[in-house]
Amino acid sequence: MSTKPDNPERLGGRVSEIRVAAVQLFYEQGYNATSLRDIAKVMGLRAPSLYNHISSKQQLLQDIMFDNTFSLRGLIDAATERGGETVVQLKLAAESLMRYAAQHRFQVHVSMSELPNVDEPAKGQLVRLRLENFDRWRNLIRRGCKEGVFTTKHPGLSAQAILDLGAGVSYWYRPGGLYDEDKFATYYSEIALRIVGASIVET
Amino acid sequence: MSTKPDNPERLGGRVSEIRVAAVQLFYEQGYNATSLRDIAKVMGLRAPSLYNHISSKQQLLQDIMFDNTFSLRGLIDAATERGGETVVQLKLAAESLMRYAAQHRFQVHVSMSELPNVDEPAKGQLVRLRLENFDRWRNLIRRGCKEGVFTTKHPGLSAQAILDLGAGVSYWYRPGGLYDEDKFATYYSEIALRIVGASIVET
DNA sequence: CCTACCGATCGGTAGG
DNA sequence: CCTACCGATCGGTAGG
Repeated sequence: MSTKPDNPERLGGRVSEIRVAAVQLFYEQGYNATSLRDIAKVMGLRAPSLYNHISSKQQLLQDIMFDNTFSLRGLIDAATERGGETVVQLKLAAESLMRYAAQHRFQVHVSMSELPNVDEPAKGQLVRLRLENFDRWRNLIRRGCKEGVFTTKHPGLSAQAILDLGAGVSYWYRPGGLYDEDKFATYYSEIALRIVGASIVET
Repeated sequence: MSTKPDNPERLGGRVSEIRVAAVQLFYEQGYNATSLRDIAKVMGLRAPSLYNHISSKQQLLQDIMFDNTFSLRGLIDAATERGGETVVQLKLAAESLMRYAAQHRFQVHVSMSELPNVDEPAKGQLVRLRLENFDRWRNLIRRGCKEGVFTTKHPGLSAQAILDLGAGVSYWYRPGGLYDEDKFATYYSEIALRIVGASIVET
C-alpha cells in the first residue's frame, strides 16, 4: 500500500481529516477541554468510530506535536543549506518561520501550550528536538557574529527572541485581520535582523 | 475587618496560599488537568475544604487572570506617567515587563495559555483589557515616532513584538538557568528599542 | 476542617 | 461505521 495509517509522512485522508479537526479544537478549547465526542461531532461521526483511524487521543496530540517540531526543523535547515550570505540566510529563515507560524498557527500554538499534557517519553523527546532546533538558530547567528555581519553579544538570547516572535504570531495572527501575512512576515523578519544587529538587506 | 476573602486587592493569607499553589499547578499541568484535589494535596488539605476560601475553580482562574492583566497595565502606566524622554519611558516599560514576566512567569504563562478555559463574560472582559494594554504600548511608540526618536513604520506591530517577547520570557525563563534576570532583562529591553528603531540609551 | 457522596463527563472497549 | 456500556475522575454539595 502507498499509505500507512498513523504515518506522518503520508497520511490517509481520514486520519488527516481527524488531525485537522483536532488541532483546531485543541487550539480553541485546549487538549483536555476537547473530548473525542467533540472531534467526532465536527466530522459527523460518533466518538468510538475515531478508533478505526487513531490509537488514542494522546497519540493524536503527539503526532501533531512531532509533525510541527520536524516542520520547524525543516525551515531552518532549508534556509541554511542553500548557502549564500549569512544575513540572507537568517532573513529567509526568519521570514519562513513567521509565515509558517501564521499559516499553521493552530499547530504551532498547540505545540507550545499543550506540552505539559504530553506523556513521557514523548515529552522528553519533544523537549530535546526543540533544543536541537534552537541550537540551529543559535549556530546560524554565531556564524554571523564570527563573520562580523551580526553584532549581538548574546547569540543565544537573540535566537530565543526570534523564536519568541514566531510563537507570538501563532497567538495573535488571524487571516483577514489587521495585518496581512506579507506585511507582518516582512516586518517581523526585519525585526529579526535588528535583533542580531545586522543591517537590513534586500533579497 | 481589614481583609475580605476573594478580594484581589487585599488577600487573606489562606486565599493567597491557594492561589500560589494553583497558579503553579496550572502552569505545570494546565487548568483542566489540575484537579481541586491536586491543589488541596499541595496544601495538606482535602478538596472540599478549599470551598471555605474560594467559590469555584473557575473563579480561582479568573482571579489569577484579572490580577495579572491589571498588573501588566500598572507596568506600562508607571513607565509613562513619570514623564521624561520617550525613549527612556519605553526602555523602562520594556525592562519592567521582562522582569515581571520572569518573576511572575507562572501567572503570565497561565494568563496566555488558559484564556480559552475562561467562561464568559469574563473572557470577553479579559480580551478587552488586554487590548487596552496593547493600546497603551502602541500609543507610547506612536508618540516616539511623532517626536522622531523612533523610526518604525509599524507601531502596532512593534508593540505586538515587544509583548510577544514578554510572553516568551514566561515560557522559557527558569531561575538559576542559563540567563539570569539582569542579563536578559537588559538585553531584551535593548531589543525592544531596536524593534522601534531607537538608538540604545544609558539610563 | 472533615467524610461521604452525587451527577456529569471522560477515554476507551465490546460486539456487531 | 454504529449502539451500548464501563471504570475512573471530575467539580461541587450535604452535613456535621
